[in-house]
Amino acid sequence: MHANVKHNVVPLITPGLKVACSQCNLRELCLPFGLSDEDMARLDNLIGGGRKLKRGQHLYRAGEAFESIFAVKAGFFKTDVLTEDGRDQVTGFQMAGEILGMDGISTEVHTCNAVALEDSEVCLIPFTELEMLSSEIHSLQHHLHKVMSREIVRDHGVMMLLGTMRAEERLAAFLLNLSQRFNARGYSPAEFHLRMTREEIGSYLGLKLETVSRAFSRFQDEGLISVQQKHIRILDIPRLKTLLTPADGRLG
Amino acid sequence: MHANVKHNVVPLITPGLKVACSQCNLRELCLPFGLSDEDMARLDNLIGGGRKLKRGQHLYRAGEAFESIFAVKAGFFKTDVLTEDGRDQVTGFQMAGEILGMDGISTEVHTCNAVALEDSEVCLIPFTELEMLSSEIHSLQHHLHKVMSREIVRDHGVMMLLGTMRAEERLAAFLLNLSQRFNARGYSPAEFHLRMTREEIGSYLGLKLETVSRAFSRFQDEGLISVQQKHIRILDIPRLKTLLTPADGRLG
DNA sequence: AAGTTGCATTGATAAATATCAAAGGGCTAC
DNA sequence: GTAGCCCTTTGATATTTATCAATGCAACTT
Repeated sequence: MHANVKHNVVPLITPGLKVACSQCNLRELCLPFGLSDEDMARLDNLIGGGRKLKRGQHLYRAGEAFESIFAVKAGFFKTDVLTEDGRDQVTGFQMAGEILGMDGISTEVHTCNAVALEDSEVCLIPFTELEMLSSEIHSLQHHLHKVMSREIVRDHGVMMLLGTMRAEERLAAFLLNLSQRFNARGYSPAEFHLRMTREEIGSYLGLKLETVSRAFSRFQDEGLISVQQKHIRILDIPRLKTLLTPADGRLG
Repeated sequence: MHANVKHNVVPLITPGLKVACSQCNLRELCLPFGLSDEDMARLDNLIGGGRKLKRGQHLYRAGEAFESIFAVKAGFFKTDVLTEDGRDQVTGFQMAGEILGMDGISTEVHTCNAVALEDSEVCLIPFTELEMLSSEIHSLQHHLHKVMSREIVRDHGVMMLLGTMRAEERLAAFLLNLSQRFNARGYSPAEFHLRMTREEIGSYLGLKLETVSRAFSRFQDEGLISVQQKHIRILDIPRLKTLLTPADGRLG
């Protein structure tokens, strides 16, 4: 619980100042391994500084010209797509070290909205300049390709979730995914605050908010988790995982 | 109807021989505009020749080492993801000019299966070499990024479909998407053969095959389309489109 | 040409999730 | 500190889609 509270208070990072990639504690998440000092300096030079956002602020909106991708330095975001007829699909939740904005590369226009779900901070990475530099630094180029490919693979996972899973399976997968990502960042995998509403979870999972709420309640009744509003505590990770493997569940 | 029959017979392309990109009639789909003759020659040199696949053959399988991406020269493919517990999600259908295999870049291992749904032919594009060349030809590099970004945007569209649409809306969106893609390739947008089974359509759309079949039947009863097994004829494209915009439908 | 084998259609019923409705709780902003 | 608002929970009912089952159709094989 303590660890995650960090996300809810003012970031400790030097306010308003550009933090060099070489000094950033997220560099293992954002950058390729083994950059030389010189290449790192060139990259530092490329990054267009940081930008802070208050909760609820848009990082970019669908329809805006695409110029940069963004690395989340601190905080929490959602991306969503809106259609003319009012459909709204949350396509992802992004946390520290993850990259936002790659949807805009194909048409030079952003195709989704990115909104800060808590006070957050990002690095601006001007894309044309990133392409120029990556044509000179092979490991940087390859890393960019990996990041984009990873996003494609992640999207396939979401399709699997939406296409084949039932409500409780989707929610279990969602919680386990968050748990694993918090864990990878040094936070507790068992206890965290949700930054998004039930409705946003539901949009992401293809469910109505009431269905999400009921699934939370049932998980709690079964002793899998404890829920208090946005505060989640996972009590039995192994059993939560078995919800995702119905075949094994039947056999075991 | 005639135009599409081409896909069902032996390709007219010189059998077994490497066709240069510069000579390929799909180059507008695969390649950036305005490559110089010299750059085109270097690209021709890079492409590792073609590969023919019979219907049902795998182009690659999840778990195999990633080495190349593939451009569909002729034919029709599906990609799908399998999980240990037996879930199977079709993540896409690919036709001439589209790129396959980008999921493998992030881990150097393919994460899905690609299967030919009819006798097909692809170009092999060794990825490491493509990266090397693209660091020297800026427009090629940028084109690659656009192609990957387009895949991300497409995936977001599928999420929207799976997350917010009902069965008939999903099927209408699917048919209109196929229609538009056939049209872009010079085939009839109104009449075509489905290369996939009802079960594969259902997997892609997050529906059971019976639901797909019933939706087809209802569209036919309403005079929107005519269905005879895999032969589809769209009779009323505008009305099919209104199925996707319930808000407009109510207003008009 | 007939048999075999998927594939597709259709019907009846069951299960899952959405919708409608109401009330309670906690956070925010004043 | 408190009022208001949004978020969440929970219940009753409706709708959608899945499941189970049986038949029909068409292409491919022999």
